Order: sequence, then structure tokens, then C-alpha cells
Amino acid sequence: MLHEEVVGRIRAILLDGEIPPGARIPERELCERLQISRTPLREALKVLAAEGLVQLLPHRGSRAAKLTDKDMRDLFEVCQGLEALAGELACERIMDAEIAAIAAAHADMVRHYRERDLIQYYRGNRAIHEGIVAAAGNPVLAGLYASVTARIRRARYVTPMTPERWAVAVKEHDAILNALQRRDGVGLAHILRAHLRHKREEVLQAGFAETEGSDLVPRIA
Amino acid sequence: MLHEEVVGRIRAILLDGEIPPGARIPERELCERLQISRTPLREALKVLAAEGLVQLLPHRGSRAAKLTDKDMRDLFEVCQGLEALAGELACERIMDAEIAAIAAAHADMVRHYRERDLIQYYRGNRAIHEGIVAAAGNPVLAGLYASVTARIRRARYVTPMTPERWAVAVKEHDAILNALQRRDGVGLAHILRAHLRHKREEVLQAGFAETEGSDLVPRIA
DNA sequence: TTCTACATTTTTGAATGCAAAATGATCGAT
DNA sequence: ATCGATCATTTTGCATTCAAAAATGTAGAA
Repeated sequence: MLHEEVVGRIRAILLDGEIPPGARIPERELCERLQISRTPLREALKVLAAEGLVQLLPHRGSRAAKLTDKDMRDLFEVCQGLEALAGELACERIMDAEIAAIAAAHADMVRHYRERDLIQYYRGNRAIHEGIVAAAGNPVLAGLYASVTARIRRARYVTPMTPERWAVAVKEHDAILNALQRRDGVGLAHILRAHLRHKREEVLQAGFAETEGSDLVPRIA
Repeated sequence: MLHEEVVGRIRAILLDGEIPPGARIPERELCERLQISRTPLREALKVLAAEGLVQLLPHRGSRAAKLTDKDMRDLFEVCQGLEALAGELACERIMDAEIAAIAAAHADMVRHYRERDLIQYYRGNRAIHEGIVAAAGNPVLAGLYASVTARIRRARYVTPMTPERWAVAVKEHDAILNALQRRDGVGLAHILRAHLRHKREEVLQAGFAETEGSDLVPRIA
């Protein structure tokens, strides 16, 4: 198994929440599961630590990173900036075919919204945002975006939505597609920022905070 | 020696250009120099590869990353976005003391400009930009900024400047400080973007391209 | 009983050793 | 002489091993 594959598989395990935030990462177990020895596993963990998905404690092993409210706010803030930038660049560079693809994803997403299928809705949602980033034609940007969204993914695509909020989100997406089709970079950037700001409020209000200190504050009987 | 220290030292070696872009990274030599074995060295190289400073070729070792013109353009583009975001956030959050510190760095920089001391000028320049990013109060943003600037640092702080261009840059910095003092986030974002756009043109025009293919295209006698 | 000091076990972090792959060197053929 | 093939050497990637640090468990004293 190639190095990048090891990193990818552990990343998937973390993103799936199979190892919950704050939990110790069982080296031995992962070694058996991936059929590799500790050396390549530890290399992967160091890389994931650099990405912010894993927290290394010297002589105390590694844990799945736990995000505080502040972390989440910071990540959303940066994500807003990156998406806004991507939107502006995409409007300058996007090809008609790419717009068509995003429009298709949008239609899909709206259909899933009508069917109230949250999982599929989120899938389409993600395809749109990633499509815009891809259309920006900037691999560096795409890389940072991937790294930031990976860290907030659980929050972003797991938070439940009120019917009102969901309707607003769909409306915002209409505006996003519209701005993209008009290649209105500045407008798109603004809409994306607002869209993510709303999402952030939602997530934080839902009290996603992974810092319940459950293993720090002893439970009182 | 701690893991992070190893990463830091190798990063420094790369940023200093001691191992030039495209050159093979001599594992054995670095091991002796840092007095460590291959295991921690290789862990560090994988981390630096994730950061984009090192290029790993499976079964062919690692090389110091070589930036194409496109890479450089992409990096500057993202850097613009990050600094603009930092500027906006900084204007919302910066404390008077921080503004004072940046104003001091600005004064320093202007003095070095008058003395035509490019090295010291760049140092002050960097302090200002980093000060703004720090004032944004977003560690995630600061981290990405550090990673992106590390990759373009050699270009950014090595390119020679024409007297005209230098004067313009200083003027732009006056505007930057002014916007910051007025806490004009939108204005600051615009100035920073323009400032970096100019810098990028400069760097690219200087033909910084690290892709001269000097080891690919044989020299014809 | 509870707290502390000590011994044991486990786990971490790093060095070494080994197999596979790539590089290059030598030799033969054209 | 040049090109290609085969073999030796080097280098890479990983498994294993070893030492040190931390966690755990136990026994003894207050």
C-alpha cells in the first residue's frame, strides 16, 4: 500500500467519525487493520497532524483532533474567504460545460430538497461547492479548501436543519448558480460568504462543540 | 530532538535554498547533520511534502519542490485571498497596541527604504504583513498563510526591485497602514490585493520560474 | 481505609536490519 | 563505436527491535 493511500484511509476513518474526536488512536489496531507496520502508520499520523486532523502529544500518543467552538468559527471564517476567492476566480475562468455540470448538480440538489432527502441534498450541495472551487483552476486553492472542509465536514454535513433554514439555503443556492451563470464574480463572492456565514451560525448554534471536556471534567454522581 | 524541531530545521534548510529547488534531498547526509536516524527524518520529509515544500517520488526519493510559473501564480492568488481576509478581520479585531506595533514596523521599513537597505526593508515588510495576519486573531488563517508564504518566500523576498516599483510599494504600504488605522476593512482588503498583484507581476516578470529544466534539457555545447 | 512510594507493564519514539526497487556499470552484439 | 542487455551497487520503503517514558497496579504506612 502506497503512502498516500495509507494517509487517505486513516483520513477517511477520522472523517467518518469511526474514531471520534478526542479519542486515542489505537496504533496497534490500525496496523492490523491496514496490514502495515507502525513505521508507515506513524508517518501517516504525522502528516494528518500537520493537516490538523490528528493531535500529537509527545510521549502520550495521538488523538483524533477535537474542535472547540473557536476552532470551528476560525475554520468557517477561512472557508468563507477561500470560497469567495474561488467564486471570483471561477467567474473569470469557468467554461460553459462546467457551468452546465454545476447547474445539473444544482437541479439534482433541488430535487433532493423537494424529496426532503438530507443526505442526498448534502451530496449535491458539496458537489456544487467543490465544482466552483475546481472551476477556479487553482490547485493550491483547491488543496487548502479540501483541507479546511475536511476538518469541518462532520459539522457541515451533519447538522440538522429547520425547514425554514433549509428553504433559505436552497434560495441562496439559486442565487449562487445565477451569479455563476452571469459570471458575476463579486456578486458570487458575496453570496457565498453570506451562505457560509449562515451555515456557521447554524452549526455553532446546534452546539456542535466537540469540546465537552467529557474526559477532563469528572462526572459527578 | 523533537519531531517538530526536525521538521523546522529541514524547512529552514529548504527555505534558505541550501538545497536548491529540484535537487535531491540527501537522506544520509541530513541524518548525520541532524544526528538522527532515517526514521524521524523520513517522517519529517513526509510532513514537508504535505506542506508542498518537498516532492516525494515513489521509490525515487525526495526532492526540494520546484515551482513552475503556474504554481507561483496560484500561490500568489491564494495569498491575496488570505491577506485580504486577514485585513478585513484585523480591522474588526485589532487592538490599539497592535496598530502601534505595526505602525512602528512601518516606520522602520520606510527608514530602511530611505537607506535603500533591501534586506532590512523586506524584514520590516514581512513584519507588517505578518502583523496584520496575527491581528486577524485566526490561527487557522495564520497557519495557512504561513504555509503559503513559506513556499513563495524565496521569490517574494529575493526579487530585485526597480526604484520606481520600490517607491510604489512604499506608497501602497502607506495606504495599508492608513486603512488599518481607520479600521477600513474593505479598503484594506482592496489595497492588499492590489499590493500583492503588483508583487506577483514583478516576481513573474523577473522570471523567477524555478522550472528552467536545467537538469532535464541537456546543455548544448 | 486512603495515600504514597515502588515495581511492573504498556506504549511511545527511534535505530537497525532486510527485501524490493531503481540506478549505474560492465560486457557482448551489431 | 554505439546500442542494448544483464548484473552489481545503491537507495528506498518497511518490519523489527530496543530503549526510554508513561501508565498501571500493588504493597506498605499513616
